[in-house]
Amino acid sequence: MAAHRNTIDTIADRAGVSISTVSRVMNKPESVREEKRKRVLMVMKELDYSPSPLARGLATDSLGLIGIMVPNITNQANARIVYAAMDRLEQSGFRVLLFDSREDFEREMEIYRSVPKKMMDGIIIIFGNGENSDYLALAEGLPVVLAGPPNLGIPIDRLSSDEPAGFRNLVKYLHALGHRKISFFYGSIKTKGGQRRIEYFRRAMEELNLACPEERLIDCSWTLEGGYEAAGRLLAEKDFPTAIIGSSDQIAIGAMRRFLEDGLLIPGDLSIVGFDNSPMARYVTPSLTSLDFPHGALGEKAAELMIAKVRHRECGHEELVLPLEVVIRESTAPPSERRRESQ
Amino acid sequence: MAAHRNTIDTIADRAGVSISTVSRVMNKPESVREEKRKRVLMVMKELDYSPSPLARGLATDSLGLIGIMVPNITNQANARIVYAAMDRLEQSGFRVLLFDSREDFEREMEIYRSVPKKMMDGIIIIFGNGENSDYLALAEGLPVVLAGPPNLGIPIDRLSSDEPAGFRNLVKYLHALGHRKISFFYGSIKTKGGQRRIEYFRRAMEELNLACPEERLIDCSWTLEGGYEAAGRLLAEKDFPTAIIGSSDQIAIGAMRRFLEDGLLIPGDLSIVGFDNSPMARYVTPSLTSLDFPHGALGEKAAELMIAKVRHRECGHEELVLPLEVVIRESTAPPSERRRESQ
DNA sequence: TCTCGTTTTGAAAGCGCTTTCAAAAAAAGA
DNA sequence: TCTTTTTTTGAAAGCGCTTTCAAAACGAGA
Repeated sequence: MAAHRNTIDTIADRAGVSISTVSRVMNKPESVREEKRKRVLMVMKELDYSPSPLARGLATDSLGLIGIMVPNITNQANARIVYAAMDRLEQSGFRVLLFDSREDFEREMEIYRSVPKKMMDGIIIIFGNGENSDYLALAEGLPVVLAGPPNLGIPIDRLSSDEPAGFRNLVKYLHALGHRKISFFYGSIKTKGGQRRIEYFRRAMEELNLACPEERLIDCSWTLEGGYEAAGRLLAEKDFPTAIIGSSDQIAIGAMRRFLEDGLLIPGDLSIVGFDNSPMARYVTPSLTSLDFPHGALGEKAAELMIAKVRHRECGHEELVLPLEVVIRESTAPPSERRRESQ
Repeated sequence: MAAHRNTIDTIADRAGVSISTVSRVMNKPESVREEKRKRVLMVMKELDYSPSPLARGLATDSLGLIGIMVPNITNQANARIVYAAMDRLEQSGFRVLLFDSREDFEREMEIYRSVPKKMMDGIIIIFGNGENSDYLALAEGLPVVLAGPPNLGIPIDRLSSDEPAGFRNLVKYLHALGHRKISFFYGSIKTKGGQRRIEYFRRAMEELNLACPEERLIDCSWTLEGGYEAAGRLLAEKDFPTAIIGSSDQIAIGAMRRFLEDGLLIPGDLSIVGFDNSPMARYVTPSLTSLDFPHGALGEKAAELMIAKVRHRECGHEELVLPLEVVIRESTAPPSERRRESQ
């Protein structure tokens, strides 16, 4: 069957009006006399007509698509942001074009290069790993919203979480429990996120006059496996910390598993905190103290900024910073006297 | 800056040829004499020209976009499939339009209704929750690939995992360990997946002559929280099982946490198995025995079917079934004599 | 009933590309 | 050198919509 696609002409014919009128019924209904409008609407319903987004897009220079770039959609933190953003975008009639850089910076850039800008009305970049200049260049041809990293001093709409404060609170909390030796599994040094957080962590430690020697800063990939593997390396060290912070819950949970396998008691022998407060954090054993990251809010806000931008074609750039809060669970406690030395 | 967008005319002018020639250089380069071709290519490079996908789409009736529908992108199982599918699609030059039904059947249908079919070249539906007739109707206007549920007897490309065999193996494994009372947290009865798996589980139990009374079939939402909550309900029952199967790792892990909180030993008092073999399964404690679901293969295969379909405009329908394998970890063991009654 | 100011309508010109068709150019054959 | 065949090219007609502009229809005031 599939009666050959109806076009605006079909509708115009059947309704006995011109295509301009049909077009108006769709776009500025109040400018069409009621009688005709109803007639056109009827025909449209009857023929189950829906206008070609391509033709409309070509004429209006807008397809109603918003791109979303993520480092890795299988990472739940990414997915939660996308989920929230999509919801908001959909409400405003936009569809989502998803791009995944697979945590590869080159690939991210290659995508910006290869995807025709006209294909989307704008792009939301989540945890982008490029330079400010890259995004600035991109933003010349396309509305851009940067979500995740702060990207300071760049005239582009962007929003981030207050990581400096988050780390300050986290370290303060551990300090209050009595911890002095704290290791930080910062993620990968190859990522902007990893580099940045090392700084924030360092500063937070300094503020409390806590030592932060190099060996307390541990590189690992942003995965369960990465945390697990890095924990193994740490176990070989002599100067063992009393607490560790993971740059994501994944890293923390991976590490926790490794320590548990080694017979350590958590939080007895070692306190662990994560970052993200992913749903899983509540359900692992021991449950994981974590820094709550407002994924939903971030996605929603990013979508809103984008919608405003696309709608009003405004060029002003907003900057939003969302708070991070410590969520205390079972994986943290005061350090016990019985330390690892006892083995 | 952003010099006003270059069009094919600009290129034609600057290269001193007609737009037809420019078009040919892009689409059938071998039909253009080398000299001109090079000249055009040069100009294109110089002006950093890229053709409007919209105009091209309008003319060729194809935008190069493939839709992917998922129930919930924050569910890692979904995300892994999308990740794999995207990779494959990208290799063939397609982009991905993501749709999320938010586990709402009505919403899923609404999306099919509202998104103009011309907007994409085809759609891959992952764990769709509609009726065969719904998909059949959809497939009239658009290439469709169904991935996840078997959707038997429907002339649409589809692929699924061999759930009947998976459950058979799983139950056989538990039976071999000595388990007789097995509860199944099947997910939500409102979902096709839940309904279907009840059947498979029942059949697997029957084959081993194991009783499968109603109270062993437990409804829960497909989340960590769902498993946790359902486990709480189960704890109130008298006839406690010696093993439980979760319809997803999430459910299993949520349930496990609840049992652990109640002081049960796992696998001592209760064996638990999940479904999916998500990355997390290895890292929870105790690590989770699970049925390995080939998310990557599923996504990749789905993408391949779609690509073939779109390319050759073929109407034949393929059906692929992927195997599920039991991955044994720490959460399962023979039932101990010391049972819950001992409390 | 006739103007004049409004509102409503349709014709036509794009939007930027592909593709057909016939003409022009090049190559091959005589 | 002159045909004939083959290859390469450009003009023009879409693809399905929006939008401008001017004409047509309408309603109000005189």
